[in-house]
Amino acid sequence: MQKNTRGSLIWLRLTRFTHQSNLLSNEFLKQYDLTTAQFDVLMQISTYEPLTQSELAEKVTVTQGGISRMLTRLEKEGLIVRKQEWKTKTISLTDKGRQKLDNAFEAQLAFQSSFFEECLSEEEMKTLYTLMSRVQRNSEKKELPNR
Amino acid sequence: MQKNTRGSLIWLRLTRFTHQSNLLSNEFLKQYDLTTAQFDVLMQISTYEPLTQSELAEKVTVTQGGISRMLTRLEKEGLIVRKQEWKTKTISLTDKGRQKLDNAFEAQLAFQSSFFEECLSEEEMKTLYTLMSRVQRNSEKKELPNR
DNA sequence: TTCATTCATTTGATTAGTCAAGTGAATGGG
DNA sequence: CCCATTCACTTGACTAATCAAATGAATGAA
Repeated sequence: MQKNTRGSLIWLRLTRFTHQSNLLSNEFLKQYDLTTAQFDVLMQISTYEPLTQSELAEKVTVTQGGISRMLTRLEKEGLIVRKQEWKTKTISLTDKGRQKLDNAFEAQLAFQSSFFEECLSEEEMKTLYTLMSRVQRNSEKKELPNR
Repeated sequence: MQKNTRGSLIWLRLTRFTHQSNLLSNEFLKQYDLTTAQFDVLMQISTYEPLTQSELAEKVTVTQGGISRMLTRLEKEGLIVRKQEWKTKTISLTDKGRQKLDNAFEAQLAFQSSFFEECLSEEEMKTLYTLMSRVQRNSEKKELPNR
């Protein structure tokens, strides 16, 4: 028993870090009255707007259902609008949403960066980015069943 | 606008990978009638049992409330038992739980490892592990408010 | 024209987590 | 000896996701 592979140890570090940094990030974004998930979605909308729900779901790698619920919450807060257009719904930021994102943007990026900058050199960050890009792309090409 | 830092790009890769590999892992564990979170918890219990809920919560970096709910589900499935002892509850695996874990253990570890082995060399995996250990430890020492 | 198909989105049931307030047993100071 | 505190755990309200089934609008063949 108890024969952990190197891969499984990496996997554990990754999940623990992601979980922890998510909590800290939520804590940090409280001052802007946003959550990490909301920030992520608003970022994608701001970059690609106008776009449909399905396109957005693809970008943030969440299911159709997930994005539907998330947008319902964001719409209730008045940060985005959905316009029925043909049979699809087109999503864009409201002024309020854009402003909220602008407020948080720089601080949040700096916050995210600090996790790495505090303990890695420029060179090491470059290496980590290269390795994780490979790993992430590899995971993406493994198809999920439905979708 | 749109001035992404290297740190924020790493962060994005990490979260996307973790999310994707979690989905794939859930898919994979379906054959054993387990989820990734359940596997994680059962692993920790099997390694450290008998232990209290608070100790377990610490190990899997989840709140007291979170572990309480999770254990309620696992107990309902008959995979673990909670024994009231003094004022704490001691957790251990049932035979059914131990067997389920044993069934899945090797396959799941191999599955997790494959994400990395498929696209990195031995050397690169070693590097990735070192870097992520540093990053993860760094994130852990940033205190969350309550707790 | 109408009815079946397709496509985008929504919704119900569930898992998994958070925070914060609540509960209940054991302990310790006045 | 009793009452307040502490400790371990639970619970209510919520966010965020999943899958799968339902809905609803536009299209196209009979």
